[in-house]
Amino acid sequence: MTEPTGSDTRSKILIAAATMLAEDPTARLSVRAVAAKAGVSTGSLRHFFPTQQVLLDTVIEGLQTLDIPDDPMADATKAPAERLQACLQLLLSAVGTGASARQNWTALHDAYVASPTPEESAQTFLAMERLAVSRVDRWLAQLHEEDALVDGDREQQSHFLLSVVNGLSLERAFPGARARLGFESSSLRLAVTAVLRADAS
Amino acid sequence: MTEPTGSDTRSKILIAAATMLAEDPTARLSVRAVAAKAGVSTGSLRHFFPTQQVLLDTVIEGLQTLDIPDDPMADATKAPAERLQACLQLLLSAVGTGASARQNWTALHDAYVASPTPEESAQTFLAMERLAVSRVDRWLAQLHEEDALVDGDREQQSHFLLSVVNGLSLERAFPGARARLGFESSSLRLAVTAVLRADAS
DNA sequence: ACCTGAACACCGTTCAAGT
DNA sequence: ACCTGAACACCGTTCAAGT
Repeated sequence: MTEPTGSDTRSKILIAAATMLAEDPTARLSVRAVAAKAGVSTGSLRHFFPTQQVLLDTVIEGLQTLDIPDDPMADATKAPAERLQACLQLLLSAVGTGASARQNWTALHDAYVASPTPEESAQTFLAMERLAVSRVDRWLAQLHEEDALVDGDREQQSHFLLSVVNGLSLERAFPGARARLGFESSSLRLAVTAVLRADAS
Repeated sequence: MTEPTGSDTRSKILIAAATMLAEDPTARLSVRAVAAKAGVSTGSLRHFFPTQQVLLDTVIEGLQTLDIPDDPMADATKAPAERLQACLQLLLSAVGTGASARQNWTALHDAYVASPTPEESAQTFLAMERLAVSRVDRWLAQLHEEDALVDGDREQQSHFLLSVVNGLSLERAFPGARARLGFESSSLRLAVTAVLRADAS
């Protein structure tokens, strides 16, 4: 019967850090501050979180995974804009946050950017891309049937939305990602407004 | 005949910091390191740059303003949407295409993503980011004066536009970039429509 | 295995003191 | 006005020592 939340003090540390962030989103989660709030020593904190970066990544990841819906486009009770935004949020969440986001981007970079155009592995990348485009396109097709979409080339709209998600995903891997998380939803909302009719709020 | 570059030691400090960045883009520009490189005391450095943030911003701004093309926002003969799109296109063009784009992204990746979050070089990255945000924000401020902007948080709008540019820039480094170039202008156009009033075509 | 707390090598900022 | 360097209050990480 091992607790899925981990050991007691490990949880205490995570809860302390999350509480500090909740009380003040700009709070600095220093070793000593978190350890004191959790009522443990700095050495104990280091035992579970070997580096400060690991601690921060774990905290942020815990905050993100509090919401995990099904296919949001199916939820007919919500407005088109809300549903499309939820779908994009789903794509975005795939990259993860913190160390996970960096790891994902490093893998993509090494495979498709670093080498002088491998030409052969390009096929798998392009296949993945087509898959993503078609997925977004299916969402837009649904919204088109509801007459919620603005006029225009749907392929262009799909590429546009994917570029926004790509940009936001990338920014999750850059320094200062925590401070930028607050802009994600507003950016997605702005992206959504560009492809939806104004009256379909 | 006062030198526009400022006092001698002030220049020495800026040159020292810029040199350090040139030698190692991930170098940490700490007070003591820069002061030592410049051959001045930490107190002297603080006299000209009251805070570390001011120093970093000044250094980055000095590096950026080495290239200053024409500002498309000044061309009053064109519609707001056209001007803003031209400005974003300018940002986008900085990354280059093909091998140049891949090279630029590799440099960014190695410096800020690959290493287990260098935390120390984060400051220079964040200074660059603030510069980019403020640049976009200045364009939006101009459009706001012309009453061409939709209501809403301008900082959110700036971040949104930058995310679009980041996404498109990144996609220039991925396989199949040539085929995607055709979607760039339509994506920028869609992004622009999200922040401009509908009547201000 | 878990936990402690001191110690180390750094930070950025302040400030009395000099010129 | 410019410049010095010590001092202060932090930081993240390491590690011998305990249980």
